[in-house]
Amino acid sequence: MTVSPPAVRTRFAPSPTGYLHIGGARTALFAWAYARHHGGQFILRIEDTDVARSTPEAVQAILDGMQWLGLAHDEGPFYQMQRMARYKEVIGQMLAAGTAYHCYTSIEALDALRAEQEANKEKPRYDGLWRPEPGKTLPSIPPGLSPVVRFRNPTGGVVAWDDLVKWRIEISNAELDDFIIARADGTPTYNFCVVVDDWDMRISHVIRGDDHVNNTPRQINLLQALGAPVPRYGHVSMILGDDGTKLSKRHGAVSVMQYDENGYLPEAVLNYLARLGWSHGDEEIFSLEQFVEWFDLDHITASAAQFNTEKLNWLNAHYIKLADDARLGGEIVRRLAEEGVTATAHPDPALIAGLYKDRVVNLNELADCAHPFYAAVHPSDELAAQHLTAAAKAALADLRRRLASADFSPEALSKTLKETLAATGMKMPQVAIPLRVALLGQPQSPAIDRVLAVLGREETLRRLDQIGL
RNA sequence: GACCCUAUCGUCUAGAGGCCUAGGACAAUACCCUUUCACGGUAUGAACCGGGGUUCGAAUCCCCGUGGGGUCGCCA
Repeated sequence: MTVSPPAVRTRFAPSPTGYLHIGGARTALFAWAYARHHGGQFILRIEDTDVARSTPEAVQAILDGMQWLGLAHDEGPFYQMQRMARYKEVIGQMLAAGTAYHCYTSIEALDALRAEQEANKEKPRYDGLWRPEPGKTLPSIPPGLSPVVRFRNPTGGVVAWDDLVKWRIEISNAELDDFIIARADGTPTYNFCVVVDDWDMRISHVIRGDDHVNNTPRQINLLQALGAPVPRYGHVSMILGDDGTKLSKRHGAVSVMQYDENGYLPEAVLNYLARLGWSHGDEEIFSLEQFVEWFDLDHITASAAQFNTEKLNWLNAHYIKLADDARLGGEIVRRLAEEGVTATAHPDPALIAGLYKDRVVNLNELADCAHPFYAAVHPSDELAAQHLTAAAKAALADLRRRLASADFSPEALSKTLKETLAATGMKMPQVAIPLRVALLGQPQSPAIDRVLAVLGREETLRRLDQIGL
């Protein structure tokens, strides 16, 4: 008889109190890749029990972000607010079993206790006043006060687990207090919901941020009190901002969708995030498929990693070069539209994308490059004075005559350009740069013959006429 | 303050006792290419936090410092 290996089931469990930020995206990517690598399931769970701070907009933002990145879930999204009945059922069972108890200490009393402990430079923790013990007499229940439910945490020994990224972690039970699992209004709290969910959803590997390390021993104790299996845990380190400090709004792009707005391709963000804190030898550039094949938890760095926009930019430029022209053309249309510019069918946005894609770092730059093709061009006085000199105009006039009847393929245009050079005795830059200024309002562009070919005869002549030759 | 985690070029990292006079990538610098600006190519500089051990031998193992991060809520 063969025993089939337990299924790998991972989850991403954000709370909808804001966007999907870059750190969360990386955690999601790792959890997703781990499930995919092992042929398991990836579950999306929305932890919305903080009613005051959770919003439907934030839920949508998370869903949008996951979709933009292409991280599809196999089950869910599950919403914790819809599982209240189940949580209450388990709390009832724990109360009955004596693994949890009612506590009537008020918030004010708790605050006072905490203040006192901090003043004594002690670690703030619940004092166990209402914890039942054999032979202990509990205080009399104060009238008019609804109790919270606390977990009866073990008092001795240590909780230890072999973390998938940080190896063995041990935390003494003496460091833990009897934390609240249900508020006075009866709603369950985070650590409790997570445990019941991970149990019910048969999560095998909990891959989450470093900031949850301190929750893990509490959750393990809870799981054990419930007689539930304990999953494996892997705590991925945090991402720090460009300046080495904690990631925050100060660092600009916090939401993954902000990266879309800033002109990043999802595959570039994914590749960058994958490589931030994880490695496969010297590999730097790889597809999502390749990543899934290679991904394992042993090669994740245990320490926090600093975000580096320049490297992301490099990857983004790389993926733009690889991207299909039609797709990039679509991005040009979409981004120009946001500026109120309509990119028409002529010239074809895809052709412009092909012209510029190997010289830009992001999609917004690409759209900027395309902009003069679709809008009237007015060279600045400074540029005109510098480049549209009498001599230059004479050369352009010569060129204009030839262009009126020339073939507009890049090869033929290159030849036509050379004819003008021969006729006027000028060097290529002496003609090409004024031509760029006349046609695009800028002294730099890709090879001018290619620009002419994309712009087309009609528009080229029109723009040339506009500078008054 | 307590507890937990962590420490290789500016940054991301390779490295799991001898393959290391420490490798790759981004960024930087220089040169080449060039029809301008870019792209691209080539080259150069740049690191094992400090101190003790263990060992024939340590970036790799142990201890102590120090730095960085995280957590200490009727938030998640």
